[in-house]
Amino acid sequence: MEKILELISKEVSGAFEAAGYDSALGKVTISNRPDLCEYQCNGAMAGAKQYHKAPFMIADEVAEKLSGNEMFESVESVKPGFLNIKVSPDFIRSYIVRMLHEKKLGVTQPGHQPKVIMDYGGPNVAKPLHVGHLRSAVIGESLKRILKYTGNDVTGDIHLGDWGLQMGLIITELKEQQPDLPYFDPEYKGQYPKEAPFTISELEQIYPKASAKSKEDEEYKAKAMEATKLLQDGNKGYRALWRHILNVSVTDLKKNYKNLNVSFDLWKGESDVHDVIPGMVEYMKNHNYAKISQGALVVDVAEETDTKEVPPCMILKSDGASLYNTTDLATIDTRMKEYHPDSLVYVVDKRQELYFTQVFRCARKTKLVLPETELHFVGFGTMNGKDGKPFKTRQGGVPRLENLIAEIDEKMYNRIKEGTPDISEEEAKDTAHKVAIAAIKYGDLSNQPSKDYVFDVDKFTSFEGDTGPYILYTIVRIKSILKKYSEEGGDAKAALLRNPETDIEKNLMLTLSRFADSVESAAKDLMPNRVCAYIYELANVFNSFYHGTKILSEPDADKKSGYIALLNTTLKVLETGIDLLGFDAPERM
RNA sequence: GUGUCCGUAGCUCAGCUGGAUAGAGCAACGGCCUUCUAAGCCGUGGGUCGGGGGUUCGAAUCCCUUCGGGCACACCA
Repeated sequence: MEKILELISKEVSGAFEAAGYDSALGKVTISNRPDLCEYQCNGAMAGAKQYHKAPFMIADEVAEKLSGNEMFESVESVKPGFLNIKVSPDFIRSYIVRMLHEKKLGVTQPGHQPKVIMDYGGPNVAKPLHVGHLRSAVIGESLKRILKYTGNDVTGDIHLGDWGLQMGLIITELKEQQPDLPYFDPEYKGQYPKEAPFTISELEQIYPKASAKSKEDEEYKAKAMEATKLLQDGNKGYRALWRHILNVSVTDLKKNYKNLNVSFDLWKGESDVHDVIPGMVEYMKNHNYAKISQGALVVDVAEETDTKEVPPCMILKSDGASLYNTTDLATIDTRMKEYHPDSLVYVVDKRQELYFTQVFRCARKTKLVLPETELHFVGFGTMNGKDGKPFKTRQGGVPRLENLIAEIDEKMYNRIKEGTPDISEEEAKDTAHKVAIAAIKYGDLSNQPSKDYVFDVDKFTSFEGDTGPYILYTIVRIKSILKKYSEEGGDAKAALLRNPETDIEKNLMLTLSRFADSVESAAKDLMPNRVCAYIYELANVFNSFYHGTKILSEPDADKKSGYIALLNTTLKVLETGIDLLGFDAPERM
């Protein structure tokens, strides 16, 4: 569907051409002076030099050509040479009607669906999710939804950290604590138990303990490294134990991500590419992509245009062991072979940017990806506390995500109980959680991904102004009116949009018409904050309209029905918007 | 040191391709609930867009320079 700016630009360009000027000058933008007009064109000023004419003279001529055009309410030539444009009420109404009949509210769909694999989440097995995992999950989930909405075939992969030294550490510690388990008996021939010999909370305690020990005790560390090697080489008992660790941990991770309204299509991990690494390394050696440097196997990835020397991408350490680069490259290789994606998107801490530059270049140079395969790095900033330093608990530790969510859930629960005493326990909890998730996610997504931001629990739970709950509140308000309307016997679905009569009503429609632009812009630049900004603006405009308009008590039935249709539309756009951000609204709050 | 990102109101941040008086939220102050949810709405005050040059009819936005900060800089991920 053609965007409103394209439609207007086309008319204005035609007028420039009719007046004897370059049609490219007719580009129209949204007005930055809403008090003067709705749309503006600055082409007359841009063309002044070219045509050796005063800008206002050009603008006058173009305005003249547009007079009487049904698309516009007014086109004025102003001072230096601006063209100030207002569209006609009928034009904006019919535009919204068309938008509602489109599949995705007017968002342009590509001819073919590009295949995208998104890598986000990235938790480690056997370690609890902490606030550091929040951004990848929240931004990744939103981008996945936005890319799907804009016509991409998206597959989300969690990319578990399930294969390194950490697994050896856990196995070693388990062996210390429960040496009699059959997994440690090399003579054991029977079936291993189906039940894991530990719970998730026991597992979560084992890792930090083992990690601490390995830092102090060289012998212990050596054991862990040996265990890692045995595991990777296929030791039966260790593999069985590893599967237990994976199962217990993944079950818990799924629960936690579900709590955040985050999901993954694939639960692959580093272990999945273990077997493809040797082949990939051979391939790189055979094609002379890789060489030995300082004992390690590396691929040179420096380019002439570099402003700074980019170190080579390491494939194998000097002791011959693989490292993170190896698994990441092997993962790219596997993804290309299994899924043939057009694009790979990584939602990762921005501190890994140089590292990913190396990996991407290496993947291109070694032809693991096609020349046209897009590789995107969405680097996000750090979540800081009020003091501007990385977010910590009062005790100084890294807060567990679970606890953080529970804390905000509880604050919300109290608030809701206070506000609506007749609410059932179940609804109160459900609503509290929805509001809490909206607060957390919106608080994150409304910032540019690449920037650090301050995670201020007080701010996020105060729920005033530019927050998720404000958006939800607006939605709940609309739902409430629509519900009352149908209780009165009105048929909200049959309501028809009317031409706007007031400025605020028109402004609401103009704002609604921009939905697709915000989503497309967010998709193009991989920035969900564009959707946040749009949704917030829409909620603002709606609340303004709401306060100035009596809807249910409107005596004129046609007019009332027009308002209801406008409410329906606003609700649809707002709900679609928050769905793209990854949260949803309750029925009341 | 090199590279890179950033520096906008007291605080937290928008500002997408340069355009007319730089916008929000919080905080401060003043209004608005017997009428559709006041988690709301309306209004007031508050900014040399870090500093200095330059390009342009026009710069927070582009270029140069300088100051201040974050981050990264091959055997960690």
